[in-house]
Amino acid sequence: MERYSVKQLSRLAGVSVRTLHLYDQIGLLKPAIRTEARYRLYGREQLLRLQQILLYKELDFSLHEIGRILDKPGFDKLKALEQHKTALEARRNRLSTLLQTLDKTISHVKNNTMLTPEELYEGLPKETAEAYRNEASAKYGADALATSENYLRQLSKADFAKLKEESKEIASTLFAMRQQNPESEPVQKLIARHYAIIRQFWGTANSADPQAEAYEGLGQLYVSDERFTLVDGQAQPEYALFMSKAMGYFAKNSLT
Amino acid sequence: MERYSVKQLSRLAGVSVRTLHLYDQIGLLKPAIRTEARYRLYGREQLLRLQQILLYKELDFSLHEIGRILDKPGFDKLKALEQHKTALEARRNRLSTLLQTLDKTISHVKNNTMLTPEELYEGLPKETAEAYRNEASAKYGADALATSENYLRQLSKADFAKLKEESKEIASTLFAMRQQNPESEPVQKLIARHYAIIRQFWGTANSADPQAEAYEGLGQLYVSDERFTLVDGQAQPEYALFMSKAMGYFAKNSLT
DNA sequence: ACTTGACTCTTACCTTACGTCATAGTGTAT
DNA sequence: ATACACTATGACGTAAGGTAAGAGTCAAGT
Repeated sequence: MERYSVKQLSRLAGVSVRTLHLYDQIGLLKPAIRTEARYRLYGREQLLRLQQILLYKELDFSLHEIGRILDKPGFDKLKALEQHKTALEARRNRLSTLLQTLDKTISHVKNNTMLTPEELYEGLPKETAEAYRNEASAKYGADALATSENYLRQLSKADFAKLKEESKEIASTLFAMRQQNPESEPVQKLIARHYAIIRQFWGTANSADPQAEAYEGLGQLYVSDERFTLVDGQAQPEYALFMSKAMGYFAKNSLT
Repeated sequence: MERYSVKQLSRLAGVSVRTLHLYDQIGLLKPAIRTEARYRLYGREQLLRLQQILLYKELDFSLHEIGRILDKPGFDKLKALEQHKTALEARRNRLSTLLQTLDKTISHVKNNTMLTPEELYEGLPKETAEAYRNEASAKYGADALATSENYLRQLSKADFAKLKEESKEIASTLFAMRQQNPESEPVQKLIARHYAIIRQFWGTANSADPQAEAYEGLGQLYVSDERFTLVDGQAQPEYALFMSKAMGYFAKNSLT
């Protein structure tokens, strides 16, 4: 009569000793006998039952269900199997749509993101772009600038285009308005709008809250820079400076 | 400025209040402010973040991972997504093979099982079968007989055929031996063998252990019945009686 | 006989993402 | 003032074990 210790049985069946302890505890697989020292000893019969258990576990039944299936023969075995099948099918379907979503998300991220640094400043002569970057870097720190640029680069192209569009529009409106009165209400509103836009793209990614202080600072930034210019009645692509400054500012104020 | 209470936000996002409590607790989604009575109030920003959280949860990330992803933008977001994709694919594949196994198991059970009551007693005239069933029923109770019949019916056809074969053979050998000496050693051995066979088909399904007592009772059963007959030197299909009696006995002794 | 190393026992706390109370305080409409 | 809906905190429970602590056991080598 073969007797297996917990370790031996665990090796034979490929489960952990703890698992055998657990199965004993919940009455799913009791040892054939216990020695005087309460060592568990299993026989061939228990090995067979364990293999049955593992089969059903493979089929993803819960231990509770396995117990019920194994302890009353026949009857609802088929029903249980079929019930379980529909459950598994539901899970597989969910997984499939999940994977589709994931694929879409990935390809979205992959194709629409990671603009090259050049794309970030497209439309500007290289030297001009460099000059702006240096200025922003000096003002807000290289880290802040890098952070903001990295953030911008991982926007989707569509989002970036939208951001550019809105920034351009605001810059041009702002320019027009500054001619009149920098403190005027509409200017404040515009700033608020741009703030909201940037926040939106900046997203919920940053837990730090810039709050009113940053908001105010942003207003200062807008009205104090002389270079919101129009050429031939059109806003120049100063949005690059605009954005690098604004984003730099945000980055700085968001970094604890 | 919209402010949402826990309940309102929970309805908006389709999660439970407890979930919001939890997310607050683990720092995944903090309310915008707390009232004096420590009521949580959320803003639009928190709603957006919650929706992001739910997106990633949909993609089956753990809350911990979601926190990491949301709290540092960009960077390894893509890597995380792709890693996760392979993980999900592995799971889907496992599910698929699992479903195949299940299908096979089900069709096996379906096609090879559930003999009709007639098949159980095939080869016997109806009246004879009825007479045997009545006898067994009277002796062991209708419940016990039903249990044993139900058990038999869910055996695979192959298994049932094997069981029939072995029972027939043993019945015939037993008959031959009873001519000589009922108490002889070989008879005991035969009984033991049949006991083992029945146990095997009865399987590990029954946790109750009939033990030595039942074993002895089975021996009595065999030697005390007069009807193990041979016709033309062949064992008659008395296995039906044989089995209904034996299984009835088992069922009775296994039912606590 | 003694020690070492490999096992084994029980007990109990940890994990995920919440569900489900229990108890107590709060807000509001009648 | 009271009823009713809402909220907060704390605690325990879930599934299937992992991990560890503290203590006992077994066989082999010295």
